[in-house]
Amino acid sequence: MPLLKDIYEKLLERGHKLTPQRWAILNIFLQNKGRHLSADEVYTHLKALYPNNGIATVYRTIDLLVDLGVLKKLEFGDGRARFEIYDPDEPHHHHHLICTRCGSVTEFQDDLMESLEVAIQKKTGFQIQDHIVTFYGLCRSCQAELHQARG
Amino acid sequence: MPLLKDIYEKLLERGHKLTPQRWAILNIFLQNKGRHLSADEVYTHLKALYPNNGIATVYRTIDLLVDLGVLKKLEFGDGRARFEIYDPDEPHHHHHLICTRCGSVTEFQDDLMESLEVAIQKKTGFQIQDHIVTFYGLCRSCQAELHQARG
DNA sequence: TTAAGTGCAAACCGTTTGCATGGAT
DNA sequence: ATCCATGCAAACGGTTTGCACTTAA
Repeated sequence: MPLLKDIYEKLLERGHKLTPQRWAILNIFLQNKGRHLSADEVYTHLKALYPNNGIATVYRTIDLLVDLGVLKKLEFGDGRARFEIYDPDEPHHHHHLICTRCGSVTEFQDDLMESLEVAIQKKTGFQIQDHIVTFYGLCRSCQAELHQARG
Repeated sequence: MPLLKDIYEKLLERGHKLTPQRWAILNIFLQNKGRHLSADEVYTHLKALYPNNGIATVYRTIDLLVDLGVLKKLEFGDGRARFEIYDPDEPHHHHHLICTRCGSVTEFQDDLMESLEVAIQKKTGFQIQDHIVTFYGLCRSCQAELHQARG
């Protein structure tokens, strides 16, 4: 992900300020790398440090960070958006495996998507900037439980 | 997609009824194959035939059809869910190309995902039932417009 | 100093639900 | 006749917005 210094400079460039709240929210994401936080979860974490701040600030800050390319918005279909640090230096994106039974979300690193991107670009002329791949299915433990249940 | 007769029988099996409204909603999706309808769009279509029905019926029917496997829920990140006919007989799923500039959604047919599914299944044990792939980028016309704008 | 940011609460909007009525089986 | 389904309106939950106050630059 971009260095904190880069983020700070990008904020200033755009006429924004680096407030303690923004700093704190950014750190919450950095300390939860690899997890998918909802605005409400960020809010809960933030209240531990700043008990009297509002969730509106969380939403506004997250919006800003998404806009700056620091965060990536994810939708898992449960009605609330999740966010995670977006790392353009990471060579391969990861995909989300959502269990249709227990709802658990695991990740999978992969590089096969690149050939698919090339194929799409060639065929459609669509210039791909990013992708989100979500697989639905049964996680290992749910498969085991279902197996047991059947006998 | 499943034949209408199959859908009808599956409904009865589960103790549901085939009401005119459900029939109409099903037909709206059949007549808009390849498009991604929001609940509200379905509602608008439906009102043309049944002026005094409620949107709650649309949501309840869509839920039921998703549950029956007739429809597939899609999330494009604009806060409202879209739905399209789910066709398990179609050998290859399609992916959505969302333009980050104009928001247009186009589709791309592809079969490269199958090797990826096999790889994931092998490596993680996750039993994949379905997948949704969304690419973000610039569609052809937005690329052209941006090119013009730059000079 | 001053434009930008915050906190609060109200508004918003897609979606869900409770309840009395209506209808398919 | 019996449940299931519908329509309406109210409730819900995540997200956004208006406004007066505060603050980083």
